[in-house]
Amino acid sequence: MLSKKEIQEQRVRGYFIEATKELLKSEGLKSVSVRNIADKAGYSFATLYNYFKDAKDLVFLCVKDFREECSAYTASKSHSAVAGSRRLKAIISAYMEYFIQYPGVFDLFFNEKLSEIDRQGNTGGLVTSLLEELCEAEWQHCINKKLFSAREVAQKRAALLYGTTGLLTLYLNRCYPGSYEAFTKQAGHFIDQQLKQSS
Amino acid sequence: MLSKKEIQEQRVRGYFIEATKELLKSEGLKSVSVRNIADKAGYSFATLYNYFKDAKDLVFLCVKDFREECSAYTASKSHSAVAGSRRLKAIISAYMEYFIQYPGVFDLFFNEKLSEIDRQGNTGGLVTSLLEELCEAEWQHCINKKLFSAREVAQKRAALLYGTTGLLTLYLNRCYPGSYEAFTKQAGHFIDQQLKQSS
DNA sequence: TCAGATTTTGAACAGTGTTCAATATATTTG
DNA sequence: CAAATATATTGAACACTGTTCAAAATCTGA
Repeated sequence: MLSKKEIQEQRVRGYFIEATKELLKSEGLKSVSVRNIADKAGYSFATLYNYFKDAKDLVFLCVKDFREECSAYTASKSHSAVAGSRRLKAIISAYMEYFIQYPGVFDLFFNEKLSEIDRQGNTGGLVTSLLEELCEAEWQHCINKKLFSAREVAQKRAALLYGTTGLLTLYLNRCYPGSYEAFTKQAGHFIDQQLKQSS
Repeated sequence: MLSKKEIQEQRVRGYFIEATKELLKSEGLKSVSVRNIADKAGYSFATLYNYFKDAKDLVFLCVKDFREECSAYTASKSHSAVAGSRRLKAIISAYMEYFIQYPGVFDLFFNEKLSEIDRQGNTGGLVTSLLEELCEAEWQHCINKKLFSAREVAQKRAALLYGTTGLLTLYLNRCYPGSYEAFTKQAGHFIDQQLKQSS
């Protein structure tokens, strides 16, 4: 039975992935080493190479999981808001909150240069498309209700992607603004500003 | 004469700083190692520790130089533009061009976590204040000419800081958009959009 | 049970940062 | 000038990275 082997193999792979996810969320990318991951998974560092080509290979496998986690968090935080601009703001705010909670995941998503390693090149797309995907339905709703034109939506969507990425980069990497309160205030202003009519 | 010693000491420090700057601009932050810097400077790796606490210490000393270089580049690219929105766009575009030219400097400015190392904490401020400083005179001009209100300027200034940081992060770290042409187009649209009246 | 296949593992090598005592150089003093 | 002293430079050494590979432990099937 090959399936038996495959089941066990997938199980072990899962142990390593889980260990990597824990490390990324707690210690951050800097503490993700082959030996640290293997220790947490209960194996020798050499075993990791039997299941993965690389530690980075392993790290990028976490992106999909974190994406789903962020998606779920965002949904839970926005489902009660009224559709349209209100819910858009709730979604974008929750999206940012998620990365504030897990700065290591933000690092992995936006700071770490994966272009040199990720040969399929799909990981980069997974990351940049996350916010767009989360907001897609709401933007459609806005167009349908004639709140914004398709052209406006395209502009606002891009501006919000760039702005949220910049806000998070500056706050998480440069402590700018200086406090979390100031950050949420700035983020709120920015989102409101971009969602306003007649941009 | 203590000055003799100080002169020589500053000279040697300069050799190390120059070597680090070259490495940052050519190879990028990933190739900045104690041994690489020392090799380029013509000293042993151990000598570096007699002049600097750290390789990171050395790297952060480059921030001031790069800041000035970026400032000079921006000035040379915008001085001929007419004052106001036109020159603001020229400044911001040149600011982004500089980092596109030297991705390693962008890494150092925005990706590298210096909060944990930089105890004075001024390096972070140096970085986040650069764009504001470059644009300061133009924003004042806009307020004086009643093109924008002070409130509008505060909003636009923040939005442009966040947006440019995000644009650069996404393009340099995530190849988004996929080509340089698409990037400049997106950047141009974003700047125009934010500089428009009645935000 | 006991060969055969498979998984797990630590040794080993090359690369990081960092410290420190020894060496080489420069300076001062007799 | 020569010897003594102070200073600058350096490589060895240690602890940590990633990675490979052959040996050891384990599991499998007849």
